[in-house]
Parts: sequence; C-alpha cells; structure tokens
Amino acid sequence: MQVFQNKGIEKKLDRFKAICKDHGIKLTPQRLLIYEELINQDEHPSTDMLYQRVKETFPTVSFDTVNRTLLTFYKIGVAGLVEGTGNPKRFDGNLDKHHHFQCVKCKKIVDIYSDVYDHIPVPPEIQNTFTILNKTVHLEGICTECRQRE
Amino acid sequence: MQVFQNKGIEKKLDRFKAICKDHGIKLTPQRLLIYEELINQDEHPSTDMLYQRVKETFPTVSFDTVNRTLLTFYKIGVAGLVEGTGNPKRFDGNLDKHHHFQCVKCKKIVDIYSDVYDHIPVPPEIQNTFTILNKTVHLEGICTECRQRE
DNA sequence: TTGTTTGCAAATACTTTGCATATGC
DNA sequence: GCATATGCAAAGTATTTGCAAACAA
Repeated sequence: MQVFQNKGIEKKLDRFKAICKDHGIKLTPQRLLIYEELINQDEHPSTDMLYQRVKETFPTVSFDTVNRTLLTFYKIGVAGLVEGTGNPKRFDGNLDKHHHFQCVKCKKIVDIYSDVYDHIPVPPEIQNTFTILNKTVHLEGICTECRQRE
Repeated sequence: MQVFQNKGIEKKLDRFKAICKDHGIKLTPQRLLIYEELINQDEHPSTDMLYQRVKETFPTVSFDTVNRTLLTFYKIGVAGLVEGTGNPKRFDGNLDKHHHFQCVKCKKIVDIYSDVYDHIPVPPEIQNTFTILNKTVHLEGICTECRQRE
C-alpha cells in the first residue's frame, strides 16, 4: 500500500519535471519542494499556508518565491486555483477532475468527486458562442463542525 | 414594454426598501443610488466600477461608502458576490437563480440561465454531511471577442 | 557562460478600521 | 434626539514589480 502511494508520488514528480522542461522552466530545489508540499496537502493552501510549511524544511525560502512559484505552477498547469469570493488566493495540487464545497463559516474547502458533475452539459447557446475550457460545480454551505458549534 | 421594465424596477426598489427596513438599515440617498446603479448593470461590477458610475450623479460620494454599502447589500441579501479566482471582488445585482461564464482573457462575466444547472443534485454523502446553502455551475473559457482578437 | 530564478525591498492594489460630522428615522 | 451612515484618513492585508546576486542548464 505504502509502495503504491509512493509510486503515485514518483509518477507525479516525473510528470512535473517533464512539464517544467517543456516550458523551459528550471528545476530548482525550491520549486521541487513547493511542488511536493502542494500535492501533499488537501487543504487548498494559500501562499502563506504553504510558505509556513516549506520554511520548515527550507528556512531561507522567501514568501515571495513561494507565491511566484505557485502562480507559475498555475500558469503551466501543474496547480489549480480555487474559485471563491474572498482573499487570499487558494491553490490546489489536485488536478484530477473534481469540484468543491466551501464552508461559509470556517472557509474550509472540501473536494467533491462526482461523475454527474463531471458530465453536466454545456447549454448549446453557450457552446456555440464561447470556447469552454473548464466546468465546475461549486457548493457552499455549513460544514458539520461549524453546525455543531452553533 | 417600457412600462413593464419600469414596473420591474419599481418592484425591486420596493423590495429593497422593505429589506432595509427589516434589517434596521437606513435608506440614504447613497444607498438608493448605489442600489439602482447595481441592478442597472449586467457587467458584475467591482466596487471601483460602480464608484465611477455613482460619482457621475453624486460627485461627493466616497469610494469607501460604495464599498461598505455593497458589502452590506451582500450581507442582507440584496446583492450577490461573484465567485472567481482573482481580485477585486465583483458584485451582482441579479438575484434570480443563475450561473456564470467567465472569460479567462478579458475577465468578462456572462450570466447563464439553465434549468438543468438549477437542478443538479447534491451527492448524497454531501447532503448528509453538510448543510448546502448554494449550488452554482461555473464555466470558464474564451469569449467570442477574445478568440477573434488572437 | 547565459538566461532564469531567488531573496529582498519597495511599490501597488485591494480591503478594513477608527473617528468626527452629518443625517434618516 | 439618538443611533446609524458618511467621508476622510490611516492601517492592514494581499499581490506585484525591480533588481543585484546566485544558480541550473
């Protein structure tokens, strides 16, 4: 089981390195570490959240590098950017097709996997007018913890 | 036709005034004007966009008041806040159930009305775990103008 | 070696807060 | 008259930019 998990990470790392090469982007230790920390998390971190983590193993890294790196990752398609109504930006290392639920109280974001959501149709008028690149369902509400806390 | 249009606006204004009263919120000329400008627009304005407009008929209004007012409107439920990945916040005077398409190039937001989208089901695991308050579909892509401009 | 990346610092953008004055109710 | 709202200014947070030194290729 452990082996499979590692295999998955190795695979992602290889893919990551390939994408960097494709984009003429250098493989620095900072970038590698930031990438590893990002895919290691499921809390959809902001730059600061990730900076705090990365600093632990790489104390000299700057907030700035983490931020620029995440934006670069987003641009070259190795990271996602979560939709929402507030600040700061929240990133997503999970590129498998999925959707989100966000708690309006604690701002927690939870991944939702749904075949139905993946295949909702694009209305024909839209299909013909725009080029659709992405399609996501966003659920909003109150999570169990916050409901109990009331 | 013109009459119907005005009637719709009158209706909204009445509803707006009622909601303000319910929330113990005073009806100031600024608020009234900001509300009118907001429902008069379909470009999902940011505070600044709306401030520019409001200033034309009310030159002494401050950016600050516009911003605070929009946030208040959101809180009492007379305005929506558009989901997205960037800044600044974009508001929405249209409270009819609808969804959005956003152009990744020019950031334009277009309303989408779809019965199918309005009725997508909530996955049972989610239904049982969280209280769902809102459910929207977000499409992203390239609009006609931006495609031609390439 | 060469062009990119980093870390730092400063600048900008966006949002929020505090407070005296003005104003709706 | 009283409590809230406004306008202003300042502070706070988030994001972006410029640049010299460091580094991957």
